[in-house]
Amino acid sequence: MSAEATSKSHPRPRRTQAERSLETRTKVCEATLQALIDVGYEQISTTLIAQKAQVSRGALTHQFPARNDMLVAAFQLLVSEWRDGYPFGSDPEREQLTVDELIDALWDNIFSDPRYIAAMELMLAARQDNDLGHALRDILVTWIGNRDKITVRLVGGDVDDDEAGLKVQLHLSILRGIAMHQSFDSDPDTARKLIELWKRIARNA
Amino acid sequence: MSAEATSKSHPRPRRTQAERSLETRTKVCEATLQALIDVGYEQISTTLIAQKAQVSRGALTHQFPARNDMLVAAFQLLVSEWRDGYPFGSDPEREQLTVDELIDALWDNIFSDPRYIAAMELMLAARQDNDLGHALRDILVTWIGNRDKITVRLVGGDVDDDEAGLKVQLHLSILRGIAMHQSFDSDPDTARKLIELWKRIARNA
DNA sequence: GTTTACAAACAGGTCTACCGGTTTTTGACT
DNA sequence: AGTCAAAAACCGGTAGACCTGTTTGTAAAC
Repeated sequence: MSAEATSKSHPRPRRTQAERSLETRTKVCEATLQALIDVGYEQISTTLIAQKAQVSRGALTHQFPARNDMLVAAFQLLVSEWRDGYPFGSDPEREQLTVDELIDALWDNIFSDPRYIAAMELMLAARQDNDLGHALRDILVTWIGNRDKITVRLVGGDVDDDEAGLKVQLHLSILRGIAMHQSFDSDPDTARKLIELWKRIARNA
Repeated sequence: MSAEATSKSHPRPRRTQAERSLETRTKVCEATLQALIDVGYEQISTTLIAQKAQVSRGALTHQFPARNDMLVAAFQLLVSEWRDGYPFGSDPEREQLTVDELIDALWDNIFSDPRYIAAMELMLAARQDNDLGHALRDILVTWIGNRDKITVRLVGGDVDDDEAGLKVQLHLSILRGIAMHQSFDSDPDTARKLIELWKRIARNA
């Protein structure tokens, strides 16, 4: 009887080292993002994350020697998901979007995500921590630049036109501001109303 | 020879208890806001604030029994300054502002202030701390509602018109988003350009 | 003389980085 | 195939630093 047949008594599928590492790293990163949403940055500790991730603290500290390494990796994971999913085209063949569609896509897929607020909290908290701050900013710029170019093209603008780039920045700033508003405000409809109002104004501009 | 004449040897102006309390409370609050800007929320401790405020830790803990009391008082001070200064009329007799003037006034006096980002960080960090979060939100709503009404009147809108209120919210959301953008972005001109772009769009809406 | 503000030291708890020991995987060699 | 040493992943405990809330004592104001 071979070993893999006795999975009940020996639940050890013999994974490679890379698989083992990846699994704990992924579990830790996801737990970190969730904890950022659930309990906030201040409460995050390596002990807590290890518990939430169902991982021993030793495994965590092995994969992430310093606490900041863990936070950076979690942020990296989040940004990667945004990057890989962008521009969220249910119709990938379409190369153009109306402004309305762009706004909705950005809001539904990024800015309304509680993880966006979590990322904001992390960015703000890391603002003064030079090591952590630099690491997070580096991760961000690697995709922000690309995202902006894609977005300009998506709405039919010229990539070399500063004005078009600025308009995209304005869209993003507005959604960012509304997302922040939503995180403080109790009324869940306000955000939607603000977006509709902005769409109406943007259409005539 | 009276006591106040010997100020060199006895530097004690004999202040009242209220004056003594107020001075340490003010020093602590201002040091807290500055520390929020300089080192960030995470690094704030009663010990650090006492040092920065040139106040003994005993004095601090006497005035603010719990650490959160200190943070709440600092936030209160900041919001009070915003409230008392609003709407920043260099011409107080004018009861109407153009949209351009309103945007500039809000940006110059609130959103471009580094303390605004500090307040954001504090609000986000307090999101999950129910006691602190409630206290901060209570302070905020006591002036937000009033501010919005004043602002609607200021641009000639009807206070009972939901649409007018929503427009004000949109203005604030945009400025909020730009302020956040500025805190991450290295280019200091972008914020100004975005505001000018928004003014142009808002004028035609 | 009593109350208030200030001062400093203490106790209890938590967190991080590190460390020695254990299990699992790997790859080279027979 | 099977063996076995080295490497990688994992585990739990500890030391040292920090921070908060409290407490005991002193000075100033009332």
